[in-house]
Amino acid sequence: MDYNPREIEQKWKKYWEENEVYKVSNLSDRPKYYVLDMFPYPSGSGLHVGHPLGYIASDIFARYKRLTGFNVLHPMGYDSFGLPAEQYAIQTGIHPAISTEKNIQRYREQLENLGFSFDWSREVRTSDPSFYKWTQWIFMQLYQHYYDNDAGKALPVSQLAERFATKGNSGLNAVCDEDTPSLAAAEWNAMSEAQQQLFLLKYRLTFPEESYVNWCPALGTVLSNDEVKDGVSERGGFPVERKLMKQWSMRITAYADRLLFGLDEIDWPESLKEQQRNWIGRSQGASVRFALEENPATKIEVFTTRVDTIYGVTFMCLAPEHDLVEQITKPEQKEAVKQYIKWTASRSEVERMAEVKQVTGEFTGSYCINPFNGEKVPIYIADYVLAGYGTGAVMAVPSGDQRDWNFAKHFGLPIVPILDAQKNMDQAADDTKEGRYINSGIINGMVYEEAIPTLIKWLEERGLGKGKVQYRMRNAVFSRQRYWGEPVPAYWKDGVPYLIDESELPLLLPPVDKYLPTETGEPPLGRAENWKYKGKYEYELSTMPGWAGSSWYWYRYMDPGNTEAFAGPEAIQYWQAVDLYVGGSEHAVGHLLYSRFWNHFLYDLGLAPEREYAKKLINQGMIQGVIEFIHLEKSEGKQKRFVSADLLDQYPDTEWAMIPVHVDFVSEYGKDHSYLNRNGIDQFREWRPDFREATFITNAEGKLVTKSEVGKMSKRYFNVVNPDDVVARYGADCFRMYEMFLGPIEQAKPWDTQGIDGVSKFLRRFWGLFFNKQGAFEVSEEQPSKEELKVLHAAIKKVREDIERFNFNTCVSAFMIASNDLKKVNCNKKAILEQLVILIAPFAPHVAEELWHRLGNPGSVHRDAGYPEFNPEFLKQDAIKYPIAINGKTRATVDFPVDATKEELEKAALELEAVQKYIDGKTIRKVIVVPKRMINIVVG
RNA sequence: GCGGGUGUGGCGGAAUUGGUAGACGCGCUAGACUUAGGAUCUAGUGCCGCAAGGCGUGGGGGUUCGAGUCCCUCCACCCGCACCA
Repeated sequence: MDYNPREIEQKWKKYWEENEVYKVSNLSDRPKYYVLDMFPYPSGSGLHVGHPLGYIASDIFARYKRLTGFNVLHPMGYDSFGLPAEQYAIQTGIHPAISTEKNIQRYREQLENLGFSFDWSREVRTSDPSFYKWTQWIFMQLYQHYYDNDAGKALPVSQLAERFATKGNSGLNAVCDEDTPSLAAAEWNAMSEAQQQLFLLKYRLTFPEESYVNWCPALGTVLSNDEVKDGVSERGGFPVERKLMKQWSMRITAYADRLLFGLDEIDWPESLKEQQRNWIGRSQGASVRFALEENPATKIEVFTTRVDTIYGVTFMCLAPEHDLVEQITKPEQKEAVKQYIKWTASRSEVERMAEVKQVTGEFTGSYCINPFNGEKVPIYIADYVLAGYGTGAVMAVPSGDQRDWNFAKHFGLPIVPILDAQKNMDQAADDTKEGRYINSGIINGMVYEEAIPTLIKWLEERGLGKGKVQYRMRNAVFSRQRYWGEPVPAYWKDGVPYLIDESELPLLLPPVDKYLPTETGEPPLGRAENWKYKGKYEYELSTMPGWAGSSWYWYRYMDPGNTEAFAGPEAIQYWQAVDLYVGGSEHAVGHLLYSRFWNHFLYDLGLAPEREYAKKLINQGMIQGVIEFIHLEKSEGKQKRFVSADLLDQYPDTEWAMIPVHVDFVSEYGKDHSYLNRNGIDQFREWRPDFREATFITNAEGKLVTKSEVGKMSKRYFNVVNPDDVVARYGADCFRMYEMFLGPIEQAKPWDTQGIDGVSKFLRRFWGLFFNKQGAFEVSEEQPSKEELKVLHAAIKKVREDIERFNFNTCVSAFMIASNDLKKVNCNKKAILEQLVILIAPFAPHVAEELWHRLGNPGSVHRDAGYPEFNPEFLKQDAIKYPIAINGKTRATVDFPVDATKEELEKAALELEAVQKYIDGKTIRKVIVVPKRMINIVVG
């Protein structure tokens, strides 16, 4: 009987569903294990073969863990709020909930087609009110807490208010707005209710504030920093501008240190951790205040990581936007400074980045005083100083910093060396920390490690500065002027925000007539009719960003139906943290940083069991596609001409545009000589009517040779392979094994449809082991031979070890080897094959289930079997194959008894004819014998 | 520029502790079976060479009896960050 995956797979999928084989209980005496896949956004275009790679790996691991005695949670759900559904709604008027539902169904079908062991009864969706109720609830907790540095955690704002009433904010060490003034108890008590509320906003972990944000006019919303790439929106690639707006913000900076140092505790890919470290951008240094020469009461504050270079300061640089610029500019410089500011303001981000090397700036005419040596320091403005970083002012040390050096050279400013190890000062700056200080007042003769504390102590004693830690990371903008997101559970009264009552959660997304801003420029929620809190107060009209729901969702899977909490304490206590998290590296600084932030916060409240929610994370690599291009002559107006790629050298001065072609039209696609034949060209013409009249210059064989590249699998390149098509032809088991077989899980690799034949053949051969020549199922009850047991246990050892290391590709090889070896000895013994069926079950769940039942077992192999145990006894050998090398080159391989001693081996090896041939007439200098490994004879 | 990663046959990749480099699969070559082959089976397949033999893990150097693996140095590619003080 032939292996028929379609029939088998349908049958067992149905069986698993009907018998709830993958249902997971929170009550189990087995140890728990939590395997999580990154939350997918259910896009309208469905899955391509790259998407399931991580799901297959996590499914194999989950099934393996289950068979080795764990109670495994392996859920799936949808991050179903998001921009694409709303863009679609704007175009079509269809409510995003409806299109999202449709997309989810399609996603679910595609996922089910692949035989995953998800417990679908735990499916969650962020756009479901029973889910976003708890997103809103967590938001409310953030609003009601502030970060206390002394306690090292979040504490209730109610405690803060009590403290203000008795002590004001003196002695309080809490994270707050930069501009928070000191406050006496009397002042607090004299405040109105509204004033008090506004003051508390300076401390709350989420709060509305006026700030410059990334405004994307095309999307009609603000974006967070991680949603902007190279000055355009990540979604859609639209221009983004800076705009001053009132926005809800998350005080993630309060957790900067914990987010940074927490990385050391988790087993995540190094590159991903590095990206987060980069994003957080912690720099340790000092802030120093330079008094103005003519007005010593006014100080310019700078932040530096190299306070040890302070005696090398020869000028000061302010950002053109700096507050003091206007005040300090002398009349003679006014016009030039004005022009410079105007010029910098006119330049776009892109221009500024492109002209990094060009030195520009302007002298203000004023001076400030270096607090250490009292020297006059000229003050310049320059756009290499960023207004948004630090204080917007830089103490320039041209001897130690290349940008300062360039600036000094350009304006003829002095360059003062400060370390005796600095070299070639006339060529470039030298940022060394080696050597001893010179020209440096109180630190002369010291080394770096001594200088820093000496200087900071000096500054702090005089109140002229202090040691300081600075972060690149900003607070995260949390509102979006969009419809399809969680409503913020807050309303406004006289310009002051208040939370709605907890009993009123969830605050439902109201219906609107259109998904566009109102005529007055308010977000779409402004269109909702009679949508007022208690009938009179305006609700917050912006919604939450895409990352809100995904910042805590893994808890919901633990207890999806809970109406009293986002997840019950017993459920959380049982499941604890995620043991294995699988997903793409594109979420490195978005989801994976925000979710850590929320988890730290929930931990502070005693609601999360561990600081870090994902112990181990692996990134699956991208599956790439072949992109096929044809060469179009670049010419204005003329007849459009495509030229075969092998004829290009006949057109030496021509420039070519590369036009992607649908890979289905290309013959022998993916190969060097891939081409369009007549038929392919006609298909292309049909498909791209704008090229219907074009000329196609083919080679002598009538082929239009294409250019093949390996790249992204994407709609844009018309090279998307749909897993449904692969499954229809080869079966889900084959698809799963092939994706694993392609290579290491974390590596990018190209999809090659031809290669799948190898796995398909293997599955048929494996199936064939259970059938006799007449095609009937037949296994033998005979005792297995030593050789057969060896094959089995070699496979068990390899597969078990490699799964533990997430090396799924080599597991597939191991199955192939075992199957080939058993075929050679025509083994059909039940004792061997049954073990192999269980061993392969995590990889090829359907065929394993079929064979498990055919072998006469009840229930399900995925629930009722135990994973095969490795027994080293069966791998013991009587003889070992020794490679025998002469001078490191293998010249023979010979079997020797396993218990042969070093001396015996040496003697036997030297007597071998094959060895004699090489050592004849030469001196044996040394013989290296490594028992059970190899023998090397050194001759000279 | 800084940080992280990767370089092994025609291709995807294997080699877990320094011990037979190229497992497994694709592709290719030859043969068998067949009305047919994009089916199946058998054999071969790192490169050069008729062979003996030589050469081979990005390049160069080193340690070692022995290096894909360890050390130094250079190169290429990918990813991230980037006037960040």
